[in-house]
Amino acid sequence: MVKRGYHHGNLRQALVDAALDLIREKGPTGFTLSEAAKQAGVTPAAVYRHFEGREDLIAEAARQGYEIFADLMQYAYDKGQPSALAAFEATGRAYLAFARRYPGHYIAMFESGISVNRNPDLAAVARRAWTVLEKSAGDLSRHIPPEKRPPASMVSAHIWALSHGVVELFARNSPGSQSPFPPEDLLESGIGVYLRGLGLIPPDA
Amino acid sequence: MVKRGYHHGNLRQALVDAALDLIREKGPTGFTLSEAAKQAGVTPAAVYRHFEGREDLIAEAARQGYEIFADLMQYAYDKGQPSALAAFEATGRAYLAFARRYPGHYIAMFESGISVNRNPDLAAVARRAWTVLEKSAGDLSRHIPPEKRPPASMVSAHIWALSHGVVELFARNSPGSQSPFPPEDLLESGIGVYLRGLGLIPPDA
DNA sequence: TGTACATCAGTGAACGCGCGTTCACTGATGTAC
DNA sequence: TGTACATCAGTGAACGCGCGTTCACTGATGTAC
Repeated sequence: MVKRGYHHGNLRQALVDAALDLIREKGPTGFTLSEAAKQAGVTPAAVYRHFEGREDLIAEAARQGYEIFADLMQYAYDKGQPSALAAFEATGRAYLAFARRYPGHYIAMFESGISVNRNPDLAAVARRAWTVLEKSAGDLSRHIPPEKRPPASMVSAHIWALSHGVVELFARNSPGSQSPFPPEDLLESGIGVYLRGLGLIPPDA
Repeated sequence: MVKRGYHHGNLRQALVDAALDLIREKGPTGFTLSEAAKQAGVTPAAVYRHFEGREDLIAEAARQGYEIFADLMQYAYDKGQPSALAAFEATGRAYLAFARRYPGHYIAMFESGISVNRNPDLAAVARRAWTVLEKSAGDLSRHIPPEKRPPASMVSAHIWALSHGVVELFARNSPGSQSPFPPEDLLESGIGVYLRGLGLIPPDA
C-alpha cells in the first residue's frame, strides 16, 4: 500500500479507499475524482488508467460494499442456524451493523444514486446479498401455517425497509436523530413486534 | 405567476417551484441555482434578492414540503377519528402518498442533506409533522395493556422508519425497485403485521 | 549477467465548462405633495 | 392630476474556482536473448 517511486503499486484500490473516505466525510455530492486522486498521491489523469471515470469509481466502491455486505449477511445467516428465527434476527442486525461499520460503502451503495444495474458485476453481487435475506425469510415462513403465510419476498422486503429506514432516519444526522432510542434498539424492538405479528414469537414473551 | 416586464411579480415562489422541479428531475446533486433562475426567466443574480444562496433556496423548498406534509398528516389523523387504529393507519398511508405526490419536496426534505436544524422555521414545522405521528401512536398505545405497552415515540419511530424505507427502496429507481409488490401494498401489509404484533388486530383477522 | 526493447503506469499541461457569488448599474413602481 | 423622488427588483458583466477529461509525453518495470 505504500507508494514508492514512480509506480504506485496498488493505485486502483488506493483510489477506491480514498473515494470511500471522501464519500463518508462529504457525502456522494462532495466526492470529486480530483480529490480522490490527490489523496492517493497521484494526478487526476492517473485515475483513467484504472477507471472509466468518476461514476465508474463510485460504482466500484459500491460493488466492494455489496461484496462485504453479502458476506456479512451470509455469515449472520449461517451463525443463526439451525434456528430460522435466530438466523432471521441476525441478518437484520447485520444490516445495521454493516451501515455502522462501513458508512462509506453504505452511502456509495444506497445514497450515491448509482444504479445497481449499471454493470453486471454490481447487479450480481447485490442480488447475492438480497438472496440471503430472502432465503432467511423463506425459512421463517415455513413455521407459519400456509394459509396465513405471507410471501417470503414480502417478509424480506418489510425487514429490509424497516432496517433501511432506521439507518437513514436514526443512525445519521438526519431528521430523526433527535430520537431518544439508539438505532439498534429501535430495529431490534421493531423486528420483535413484527415477528409477533407473524405469530412466530408468543404474544406475551 | 406570469412574468410581465421588468418585474417578475412573484419571483420568490417561482424560484422555489423551479428548484422543486429540478430537484425532482435531477436529484439534489443536479440542482443548480443558475438553472433554477433560468427556468424562472431571470438572471442568477436575481436569486440573491430573495435568498441568501443556493442552500437557503433548498431549505425553503424543504420547509414548504414539511408544511404540506404536516397538513396531510394532520388531515389523515383527523379523518381516522374517532378510531385510533384507523387514524394510525391513515397517517402511515399519508406518508407514502406524500412521497408520491410531492417527490420534489420529499427529496428536498429527506435526501438533499440539509439539516432540519438549519433554521428555526424549518425545525418547527418538521416538529409539527413529527408530532402528529407521535400523537397518533400515543392514542393507539392506550389500547395496549400498560405492562406490555411500548413507548409511543418508539411506535411512531418504527412506523416512520418502515414508511421511509419503503419509499426509499421500493418507490424509486433504487436497489429494491425490482420488487414484485407495489410500495403501497408493502407498507399496508407491513403495518398490518406490526399492529398484530402489538395485539391491536386479532391474530387471525 | 548484460543489453535492447516492449509494455505499462504515471505525469503535467491544457481545455472548456458551468458553477456560485459580487458589484455597480438601471428600469419600474409607488408615494408624497 | 402631475411631478419629484425614494425604494426596490431586476440586469449583465465579471470573478475565481475546481471540476472531469484529453493528450502527448516519459520514467519505471519486466522480459527475451
